[in-house]
Amino acid sequence: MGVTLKDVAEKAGVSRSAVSRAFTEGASVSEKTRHKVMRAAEILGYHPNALASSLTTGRTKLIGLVSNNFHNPIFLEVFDLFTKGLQDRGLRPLLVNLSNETDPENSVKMLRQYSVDGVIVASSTLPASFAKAFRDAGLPVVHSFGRFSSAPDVHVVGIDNVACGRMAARTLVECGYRRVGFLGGPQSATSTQDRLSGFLGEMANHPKVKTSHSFASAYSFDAGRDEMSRLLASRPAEAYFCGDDVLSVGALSAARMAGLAVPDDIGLIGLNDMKMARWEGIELTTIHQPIKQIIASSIELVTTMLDNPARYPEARLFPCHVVERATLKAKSKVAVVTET
Amino acid sequence: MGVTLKDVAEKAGVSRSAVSRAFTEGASVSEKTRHKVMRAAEILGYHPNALASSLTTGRTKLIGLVSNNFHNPIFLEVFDLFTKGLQDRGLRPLLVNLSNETDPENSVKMLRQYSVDGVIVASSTLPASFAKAFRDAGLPVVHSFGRFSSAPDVHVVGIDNVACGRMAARTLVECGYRRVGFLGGPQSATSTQDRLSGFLGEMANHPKVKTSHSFASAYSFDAGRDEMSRLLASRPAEAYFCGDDVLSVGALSAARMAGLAVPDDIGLIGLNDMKMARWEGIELTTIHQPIKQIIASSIELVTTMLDNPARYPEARLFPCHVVERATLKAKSKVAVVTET
DNA sequence: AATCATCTTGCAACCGGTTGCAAAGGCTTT
DNA sequence: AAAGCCTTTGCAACCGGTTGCAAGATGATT
Repeated sequence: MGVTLKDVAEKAGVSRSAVSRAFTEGASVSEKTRHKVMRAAEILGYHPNALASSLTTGRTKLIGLVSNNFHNPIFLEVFDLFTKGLQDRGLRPLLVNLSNETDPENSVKMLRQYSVDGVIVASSTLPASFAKAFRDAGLPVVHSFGRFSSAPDVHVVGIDNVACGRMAARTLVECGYRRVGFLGGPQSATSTQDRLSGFLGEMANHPKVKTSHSFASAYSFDAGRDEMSRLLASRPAEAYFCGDDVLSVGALSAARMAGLAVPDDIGLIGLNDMKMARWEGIELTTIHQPIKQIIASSIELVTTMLDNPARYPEARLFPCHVVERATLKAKSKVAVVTET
Repeated sequence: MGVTLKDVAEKAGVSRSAVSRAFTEGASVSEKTRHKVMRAAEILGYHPNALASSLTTGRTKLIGLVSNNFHNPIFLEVFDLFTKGLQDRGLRPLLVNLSNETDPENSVKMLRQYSVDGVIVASSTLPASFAKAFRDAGLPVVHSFGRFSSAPDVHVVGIDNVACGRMAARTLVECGYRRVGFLGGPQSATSTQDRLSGFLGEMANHPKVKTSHSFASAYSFDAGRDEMSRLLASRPAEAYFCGDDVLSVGALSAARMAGLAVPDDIGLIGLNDMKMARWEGIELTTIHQPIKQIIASSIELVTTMLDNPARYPEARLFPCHVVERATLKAKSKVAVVTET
């Protein structure tokens, strides 16, 4: 247990520095000693201790991966892509589960204690103050899926939720619906707020179309189903823009339980384009969020910040587009009149 | 950036040891100096460096969380429970994504480099050799959801998949089906093999019931749908035990696409009882796997191993039970004759 | 053969902590 | 006031590595 540098040095008959250098890319060692060292290391089963070396180099290659969405299937894809992407670059994700946490302080303290090289906050519901708290603690941070407008001092990679709200509104209008609704996620989530504001902003251009909105208690199936059931009890709209896909599936279920046909009796459009949206029996019309690109870009950004922690903050936004499936009526051929 | 022990010691006018002891539970320090130290630390914004201290204490509080199931929704729950549970005990999950990896060597090397205190392998598809590789490297390891019988030298927490296979078979027989099938997950997964062997073992007691089996290419919706479609093309069985819930949902979808009613035309029983199994429109009859208990127990086991790494290996098995929902016919009142 | 430039190498200090040990301090007892 | 005991404290060595520096080795040049 625990073969150290010293052991290898003795075995190979060289100094400890020589061993250290042999294991360091680009260090000044002759081919001969490197060979001697490697052979000794091989025999003893030596592996350098990454934590000990981090002490002097100041690099742990640890990246804090902070999230609070452990109930939305889309985040399984997110974790898969993040962990793979980080691993491919030799970085190690230290997972932090922020469910129930309202105060970033503890996580900041913990991530500092472990000297993570950087932090990725992966959440569309956490307020910008979380990412900011990490930055204030001197940690390079990228907020993936975060709100871009209100936090110009922290790197953000994601989508323009306001634009998505507008896009959803426009799509519903184009499909000819005359009474539309926004069935949002939790009202406290920045993504909900932005999607709503875009939605209402666009609908303001279509005063003839009746617009309503309400919120589900979470981005989850149950919350979507419950809120849709509530809406169906009184006079519902003809079509809804749901806060996200999992909410949409819940709403879809509620509609069918109530004996309504989708999209004939009620239309639905989601947001995310999670894998499940393609399933037969769901076939959700939704706004595609390019999560692969968002995650790749987040990782790229965090790695460049390792070399340049003070990098001037930027927002990276990726375009979304509507994926037409089977929960919205076909677009009417009649041109939509936009009153501006 | 980087307030150290020394800074605090100078500020407080004490030795470095005093500061170290002030931050160590149960160390010998007077109330007076502890107070001085804490005030100085507060002012300077000092937090001890966990990695540096791990160098002498030999404890990092890092736990490798190794998995390869990043496509099965059940694993979102699994990650949620593991990360929360570990955090609650002051441990930090270092996530390792093993998708595509066939050789444990790299992960072993990496986890050793980061001096993790322990490893949890969370997978029902990885062969026992993975967990064993970690153990051979001297790392305390628990294999959650692993096969228990073939690896008596590694801690395993999970269920008896053979017994579950039997339970599923018995349930199908009790429901009066006369032609039953096993629609398994990937044939290479130990869980698939065990469930199949239990299934066939039990069916051997019911020679009048025709039994067949085949495998899906993965534990995923698409794989379940594809395999069920294939089965439906020729003469399918009356009911299937599917490898797990996500596979079942895929199979359910395929059945409906083919115009078959569930459970009237075809019966299905899954395994896991994932959240989605309860959704309206799915309401899957399934075998409940107590993942909360399995995970709590795994964490408990790994923490005790921190103090006693050589602890004699044990297998912890949790009972499963059938949850009747809507994808299987009601049990026939006629007693089932078991020929033994 | 002497000079010089370039590579290698080991020494020793350092990264940020912990801990055994012995000395110092505090308190009670006689 | 001296003796005895327990608690608190600082020194110094150590955990497993890295790195600036100067000395030694190597090879090219004249």
